[in-house]
Amino acid sequence: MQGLCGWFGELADVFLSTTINGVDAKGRVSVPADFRAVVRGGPFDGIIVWPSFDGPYLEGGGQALLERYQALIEDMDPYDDARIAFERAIFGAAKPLTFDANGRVTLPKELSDHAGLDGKATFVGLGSRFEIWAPEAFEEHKRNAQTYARDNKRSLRPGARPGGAA
Amino acid sequence: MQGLCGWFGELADVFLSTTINGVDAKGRVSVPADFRAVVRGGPFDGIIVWPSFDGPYLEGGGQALLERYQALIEDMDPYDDARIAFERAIFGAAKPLTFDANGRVTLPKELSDHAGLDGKATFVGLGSRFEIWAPEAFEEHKRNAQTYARDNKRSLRPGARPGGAA
DNA sequence: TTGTCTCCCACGAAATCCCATGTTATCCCA
DNA sequence: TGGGATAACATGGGATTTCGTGGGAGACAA
Repeated sequence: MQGLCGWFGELADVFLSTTINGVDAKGRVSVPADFRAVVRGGPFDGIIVWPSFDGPYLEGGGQALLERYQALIEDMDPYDDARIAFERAIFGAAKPLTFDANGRVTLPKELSDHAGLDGKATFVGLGSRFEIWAPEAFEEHKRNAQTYARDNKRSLRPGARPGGAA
Repeated sequence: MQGLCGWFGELADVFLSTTINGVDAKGRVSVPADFRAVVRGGPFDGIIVWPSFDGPYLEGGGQALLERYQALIEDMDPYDDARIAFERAIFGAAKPLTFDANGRVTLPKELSDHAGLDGKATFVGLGSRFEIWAPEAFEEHKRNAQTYARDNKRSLRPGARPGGAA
């Protein structure tokens, strides 16, 4: 089959679909079982989460994602302003959150504040990474994304790529 | 697996024809046996389905289809708005549905709602992917599609391809 | 001691698996 | 070519397991 450009291998390695879970008074939230399965087997039994610098939501992934970002950043010029910004925004703010026995993590106040979480959290799988939103904020954003996707669907055509059937 | 950079080689590798199957009270629906044969052998024993952002129906395929979309999306600029929109519209809404022992999948309420399914579902094979419609909605859509195809038949370039079926 | 954090156990709901049955399509043989 | 036997498919219901959630006990720091 095709070379699959190295990012994704098996379906089990991909974050997919959207789930809403509760955040209790202690700040605990169940990570969807499907997501846990993605990071299972890695050296770190948990997820890594940081505030997005693009909006009121959190970004996260497994250890593999962080390593990939690290590789990308190290390709940049050591004194590039963007590099320093990325390092601070991602590595500086990222929190490793370990699973408890039931697959939950405890979100630090700093993170739940950034996303405006209040009782509920929406996990959104995006392939190699995922996002955590306040449900209302995500609904708002989802509508925009759907509209945008519909209006720009032509850019998804296999134009430049010599694809092949399957 | 299949080289097949032409259109379709093996008939077994494409989703073909239209089937109407029942959706029971638990949301279970039999995936047509022909469709199951297409994805059989892959690492993931099931299909991947997401709501179309283009209308009240579902799109689906095997893991190969999802990987094709991944490849297309990853060719886009990492901070392109369209890319983010596609990621959220497709990956965020895609559900992996595994077959049970009888070749059925359980459609989450979210998906059957989007397609307006009520007791029956129409599977429409479209080569590398398929669609799931409410039967009435599909009949309506089919009429429009036939009209459109007749009016635009010239854009289907025959090329020098040896004809397949039909 | 007091507050905070982590770990552990228990419960209800929901998704998943398993077995059974009617029907249809296919194959074989007369 | 026709009829019967066989296998494949779609469907229904019940049992089991997993998952998400809540509360409480113990450890560590202030």
